[in-house]
Amino acid sequence: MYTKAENNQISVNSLIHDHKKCVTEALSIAERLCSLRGVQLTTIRYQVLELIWSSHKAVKAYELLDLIKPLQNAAKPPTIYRALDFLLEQGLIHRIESLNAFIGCNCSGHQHELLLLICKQCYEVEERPALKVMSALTEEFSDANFVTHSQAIEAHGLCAKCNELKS
Amino acid sequence: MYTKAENNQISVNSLIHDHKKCVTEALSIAERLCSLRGVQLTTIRYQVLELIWSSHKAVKAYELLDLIKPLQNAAKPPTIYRALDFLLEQGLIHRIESLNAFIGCNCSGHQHELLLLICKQCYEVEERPALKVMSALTEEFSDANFVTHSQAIEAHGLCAKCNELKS
DNA sequence: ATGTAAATGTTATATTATAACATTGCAAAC
DNA sequence: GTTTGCAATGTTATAATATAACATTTACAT
Ligand SMILES: [Zn+2]
Ligand SMILES: [Zn+2]
Ligand SMILES: [Zn+2]
Ligand SMILES: [Zn+2]
Repeated sequence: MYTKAENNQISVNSLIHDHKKCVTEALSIAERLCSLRGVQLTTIRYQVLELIWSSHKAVKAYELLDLIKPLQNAAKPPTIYRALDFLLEQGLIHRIESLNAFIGCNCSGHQHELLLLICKQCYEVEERPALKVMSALTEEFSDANFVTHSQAIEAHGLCAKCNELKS
Repeated sequence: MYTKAENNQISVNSLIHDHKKCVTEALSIAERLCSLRGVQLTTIRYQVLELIWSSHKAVKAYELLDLIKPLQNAAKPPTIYRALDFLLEQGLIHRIESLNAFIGCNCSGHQHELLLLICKQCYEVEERPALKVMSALTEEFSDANFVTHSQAIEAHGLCAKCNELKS
């Protein structure tokens, strides 16, 4: 559908589930949510979200810029960064700080603290509620008199599939 | 001693503890460790480590570059990035992914998984072992068949002191 | 002293992100 | 239906972060 950035990474999750369903669900939730909130999911914002959801891999801003150019000739860095800012504000995507990259959020609209499992081989990211981790964190914050909300915690390693393939 | 980058942030921790002790301890541990490991803590590397330890605030690579220029006229970006790479490899500093910045590690030489509490107001960073968090994480990784080691987990919020001052 | 690898110097450039201001498009108020 | 205001987008330029590539110097083992 869209030109896809070349890469040598093995993508496994995309083989073993109905990814079209991920995409259509994410997009329809986004539309519903924006409508409820009275904010505009414009064409550009929608296209960026769709491109981000083209896989479960973390994707970089300038990759998105290349991908959207066929659709939006005028696209320049601010085009992408503005759309990303909007999607982040609306909780529709996550920023992976350690990669300077982005992924779709699959629990949009919920208040959420979560754990991001980032595969350093295939760059796929799994989002997990990790309730025990989050409650241990909350306790630790309290012990440290540290005040905070809604953490996204990033962990790097090998996903199940990449680890299997390795052995 | 060194020219200090101007900033408007309130620094509190530096008022309530003997920070010189932090610095001398960190530097002597670094020397001992490098010597044991047979790696060279050269002048540049030592100076960068000392500059990073000038406070408990996260410090950026180009701030370090400005700070080291009076001491090393030839300093250019690679000068700093190489020293940072070395210090990271040796576990003497941490990189704060979410800030593109660095802090001294106060448990150098230990195997460590830890929690970094990053104050979004004063940029001071507190390093905590957070054993319960880490064991919950380990369990979560195992549930997810995710393979990883030695995580540094970053959390953003207000430190105790900044939070007191606010109210 | 000589050879070798590590460290540093140097130049250039890649990558990521934002500032600043102009233009467009759409909807509410008149 | 025009005016007005504001959000979104377009456009240009540049800031901030990081690395590649190659030359030179230094440390130090033999
Ligand atoms: Zn999917
Ligand atoms: Zn993987
Ligand atoms: Zn201190
Ligand atoms: Zn603080």
